[in-house]
Amino acid sequence: MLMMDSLIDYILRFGHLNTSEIALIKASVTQIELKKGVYFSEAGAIPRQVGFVVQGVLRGWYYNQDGEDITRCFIAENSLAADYLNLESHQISTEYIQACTDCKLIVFSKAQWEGLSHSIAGWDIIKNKMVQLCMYQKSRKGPVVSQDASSRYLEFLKNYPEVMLRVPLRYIASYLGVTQQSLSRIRKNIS
Amino acid sequence: MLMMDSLIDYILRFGHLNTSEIALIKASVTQIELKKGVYFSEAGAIPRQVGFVVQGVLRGWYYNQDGEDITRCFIAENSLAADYLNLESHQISTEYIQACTDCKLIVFSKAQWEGLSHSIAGWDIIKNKMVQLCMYQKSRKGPVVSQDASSRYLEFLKNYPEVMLRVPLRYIASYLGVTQQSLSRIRKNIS
DNA sequence: TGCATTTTTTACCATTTGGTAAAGAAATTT
DNA sequence: AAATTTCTTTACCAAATGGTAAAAAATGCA
Repeated sequence: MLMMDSLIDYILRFGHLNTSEIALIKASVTQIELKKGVYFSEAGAIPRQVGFVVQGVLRGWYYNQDGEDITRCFIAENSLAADYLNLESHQISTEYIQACTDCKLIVFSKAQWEGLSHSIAGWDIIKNKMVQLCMYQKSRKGPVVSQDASSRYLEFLKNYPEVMLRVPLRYIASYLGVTQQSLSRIRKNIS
Repeated sequence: MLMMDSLIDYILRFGHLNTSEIALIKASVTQIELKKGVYFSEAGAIPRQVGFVVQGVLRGWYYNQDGEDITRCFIAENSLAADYLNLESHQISTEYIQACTDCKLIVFSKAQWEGLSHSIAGWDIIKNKMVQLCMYQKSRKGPVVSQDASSRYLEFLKNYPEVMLRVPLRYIASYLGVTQQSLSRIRKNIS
């Protein structure tokens, strides 16, 4: 399937668009590839892009007070990658979004992302539904403090089966809030 | 200050409104009081209201698989109270929003909340900014799995000083993902 | 392929947190 | 005010998790 098609399929889940509107979207975006390790968005800069992941896994992370690398989220196929609130409010981001595997993305510049409102009547509604679902899922699929480490790991397997085999375990450990050693022990005791 | 004024002040932080638009909003909403323990929104029902907290603290919570009462969030003055995604998508909620102290709220019915788009040009934008900020803050001010229990407690004190003295410690414990006994021990060791 | 680097596992012990029980304190009801 | 209920603290021990170190495995690179 063409990269564009997966984007359009995704968008159409949130509202209806006619053929010319779809063409307009296709004309506004850019396709990019990110090699493993390359940053899509960086701390210290004002985010300027919204990405749609066609292939690969990205990782959102930040440095905590002790300088440790903490994974806030994984972003796999058919999801949006963006530090959205800082993008909207023109503020400096404090976290990184980095390709965790080789990735293919479709990118909207901030101007394109927002400008489509002028040419597509329902764009604002679709856009907000997409963003809100993203935020919601990130929080609902994420690790829960009230669970112990094993339960968080099992939930992770359920919620992100497509991520499990493609990213280093140390990132998963930092996502789940445990040391690599603990995660290793947990995996051993479970399987 | 009148209850309405705090609502309008809040809304104006997200966009501009003229006098007649403000009047329109005031005419659409209802003021209510909730006694401690009363539910604003319940699991098993489709949420139908968006509330703005003028006074008091509410608590969002759900039952986990073991039947334990888990606190997802505290909602204090000048915040929105709603199970927003289920409100929007007309789906049955799985969590409760309950008055934790006696509360005063200003309430939009779903119809009013959405209908204002037709009479106020910028309402959609304002509405979405409010909702997105709410979602964002809930996740950013919430407890982080990578921190230990003491750090989570200290962060809570920083992020929700206005809540600390007004809700039972057992709710704070369930919010932080620790037992009451652990929280008690932590508090003893810190102060 | 072979070497260097990174990632993962294992082990040991210290520390933190949970589970159970019970006492004490505070709030609520009668 | 007294009684009841709810909330909080304390104590003890078991279980889970972290810190340090080192070995093993996997990956990337020359």
